[in-house]
Amino acid sequence: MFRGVHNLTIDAKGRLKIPTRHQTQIDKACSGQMVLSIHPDDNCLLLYPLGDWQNLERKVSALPSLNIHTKRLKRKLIGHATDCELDKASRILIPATLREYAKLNKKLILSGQGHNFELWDEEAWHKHINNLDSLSKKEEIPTEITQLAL
Amino acid sequence: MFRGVHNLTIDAKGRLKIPTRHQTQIDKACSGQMVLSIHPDDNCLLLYPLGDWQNLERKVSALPSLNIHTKRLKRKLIGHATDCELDKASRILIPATLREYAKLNKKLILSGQGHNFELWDEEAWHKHINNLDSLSKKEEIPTEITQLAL
DNA sequence: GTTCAAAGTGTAACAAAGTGGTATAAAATG
DNA sequence: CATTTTATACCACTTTGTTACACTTTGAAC
Repeated sequence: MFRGVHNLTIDAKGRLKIPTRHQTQIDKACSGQMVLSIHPDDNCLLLYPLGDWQNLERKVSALPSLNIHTKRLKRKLIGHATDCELDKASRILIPATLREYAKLNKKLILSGQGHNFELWDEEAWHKHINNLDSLSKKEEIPTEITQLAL
Repeated sequence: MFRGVHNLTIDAKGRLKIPTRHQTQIDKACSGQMVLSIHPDDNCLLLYPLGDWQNLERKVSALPSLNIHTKRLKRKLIGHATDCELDKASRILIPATLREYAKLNKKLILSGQGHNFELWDEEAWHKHINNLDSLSKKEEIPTEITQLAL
């Protein structure tokens, strides 16, 4: 399980050092073979160990292909997926296309989400959190969440 | 598995350099023998290793031939297919007809889709993605997708 | 059949992007 | 506070994509 938020920086070449606390787990799960793609709905990137990515890929390709949502999901999620291997200094190179998509500047946020990570531009991340807060005030809370015991 | 989006350019003669990261796989799959055709529904091109193309072709020809959809599929997909061999500099020549069909300018997007690639004019690609986003907002999301855990 | 133009092919040179490593700064640990 | 670990910045080197140009083939027109 990947947990924790990290403030990180990318170097001039667009590389990101993966925090050491996650390295052993990544090593076990996929020996450094990761897949990076875009989030279909938010301006952030998704980082998966290869195996977990393949599971997701399988689920997505099983969806009915004529549906507009599936098409979108495939073009966005699958179409942007990129193999990323950790280099000898445990960094991943974020392809320019994806850097642009998520509008990444130097400072970014890596957030563990269990099986995968989310990657945000630092500023965008803070804005997004604020935005979520105010949006959620306007919407009904589904029972699943009401009943959730924190 | 072909993965990743690439920003590429075609030269004055209409040739496209295939990224080196895909070359070994292409070499193994088909020793550079590729097939290029048009996408039946979208303004983009499809690029397959010869073997995978042949599988697809087989499936399509097995379809009931009087059906209008099959007819369309055959005329579009099969009818536009062109053999493309990688040249000594790992480039493919995109025939003028197909270049026109997909309205390719100098800059284009190559997107890995697992077994094949999609080839888009850069501008058209961005427009298409935006379009998918706005279309999907108008339509009900099927439960299969709602329940999908990213 | 010859000539010309257009399209296709190969090669080399250059610029840009990717890779590996090290030195330094910052943070965490005892 | 001293020590160790970890992240960041920097530099050198390598690989890769792009452009340019020259050469070859093809096909049409005369």
